Amino acid sequence: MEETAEMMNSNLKLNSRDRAVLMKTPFLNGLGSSSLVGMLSAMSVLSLASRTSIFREGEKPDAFYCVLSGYVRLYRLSHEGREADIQICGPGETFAECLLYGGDRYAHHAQAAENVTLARFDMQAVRDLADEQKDVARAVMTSLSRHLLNSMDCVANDRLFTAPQRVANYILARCPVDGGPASIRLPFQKSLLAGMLGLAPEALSRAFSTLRKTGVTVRGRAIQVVDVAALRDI
Amino acid sequence: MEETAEMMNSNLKLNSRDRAVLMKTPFLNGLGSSSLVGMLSAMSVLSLASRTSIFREGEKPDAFYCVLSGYVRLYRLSHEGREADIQICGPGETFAECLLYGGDRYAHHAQAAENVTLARFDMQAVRDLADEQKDVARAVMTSLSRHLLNSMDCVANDRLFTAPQRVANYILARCPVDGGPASIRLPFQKSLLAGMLGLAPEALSRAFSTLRKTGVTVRGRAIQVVDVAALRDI
DNA sequence: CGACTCTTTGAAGCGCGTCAATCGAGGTGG
DNA sequence: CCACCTCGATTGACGCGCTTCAAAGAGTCG
Repeated sequence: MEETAEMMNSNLKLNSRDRAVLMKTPFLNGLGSSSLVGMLSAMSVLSLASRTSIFREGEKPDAFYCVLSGYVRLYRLSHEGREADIQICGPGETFAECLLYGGDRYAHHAQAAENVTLARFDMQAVRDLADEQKDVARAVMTSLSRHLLNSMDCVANDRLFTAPQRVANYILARCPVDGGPASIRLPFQKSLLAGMLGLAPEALSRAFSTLRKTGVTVRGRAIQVVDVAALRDI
Repeated sequence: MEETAEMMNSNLKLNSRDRAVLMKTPFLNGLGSSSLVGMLSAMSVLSLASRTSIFREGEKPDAFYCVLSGYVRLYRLSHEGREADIQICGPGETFAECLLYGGDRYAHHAQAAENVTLARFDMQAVRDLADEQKDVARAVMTSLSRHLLNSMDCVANDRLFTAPQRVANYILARCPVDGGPASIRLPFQKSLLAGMLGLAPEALSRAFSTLRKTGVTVRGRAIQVVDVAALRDI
């Protein structure tokens, strides 16, 4: 919790790391300078402590967000209070931008899964910008397309693969190499990964221990893979 | 199979029913007349027999589609050959339009689940149109947004609800009334509904028989609900 | 050291997939 | 018109995979 001091302030100016993340986003990276100015003036920065609610399902949407640091959890509740994660958003990822032209209510809850800093975009302002400048419209379309592909991927993964297979897929997707040994580090705690893969934390734990016999070693957030190629055969 | 003769022909002109479906699509319904002309000239109509492949995962995308009549199945294959449906597209629904600005390969297979007629849109032509005319860009954004919301809904449903609950949700979503008795008719065969809900056909069958004690009667494609309000409590 | 929180492990149960057999509806041909 | 064939839907039996609950282990901070 070394960020506690920063955490208390809202509407801070961007620090250089957050600024770099923001500019690499599909939303901003291809924009001309005038559009960029417009987007930045429709935007504000905010920092939230872990577990803070960002918006709730059913509320009127007035803004969408881009994660600058930390992770955000999008989830929905069942009638009995069980929660199911729909998506985990990390640095550079945008969420709720589908409401620019979609429904008139937030379709799920959003919560800070850690201490986070967010860029908040006013929806009406961005709609107006997109109406006037085509590079903004194009950025919106690119972001929506990526998002949609990810979401459909998620459905396919849930329906096709078992827990160990999904975990293997996750690891493989972040291994830089094609074969041989590799080691990666989880960017968040395991319970978040579990939700992201549509699993209970216990199921993730068991999936890891199943993968031990395929050469996967886990200690804390560090994951070691003996042979990436072997893992791909799962 | 009374449509066999029509089935053989490609690039037919639109009949009036298909034309009406097409115009109500988010893609075309808000367009100005010049954009509309552009879109129609980027489009061709084709009819396909049931089970015909429309495109395969991994192919280079050159077009996206809008269903005019019949149903289309989007699915992905596992390594062992099992298939999982990602989405079922009915009349008025568009698919693969996320590749306008998304990936450079089709992300899944598309197959005619029945005899279908489709509007085929040339991607590069639509990209060019969207670049020039903002109502086209807006139509693309609207379509993508809807699609994304549906897809996220699908993830949430899969993760939150059991088979009978998902079936109940499906029925409720197409019941015009809020309470009391209702009766609806499935627009396709049950195996398609099963895939749409992420179930094996047997599981759908069992879900229906579970719902019998909640006042749901099924005969063929006809579904009768004694009390819609009671069904909502599941 | 003790009080958290996160993770792991065990045990039990349920939901769903799979395989196989049966049933029913539609269509075909004798 | 009926026997037959095919395909979709149903039902039963079985097993696997995951959730749930409970408790213990591991890490982290005061």
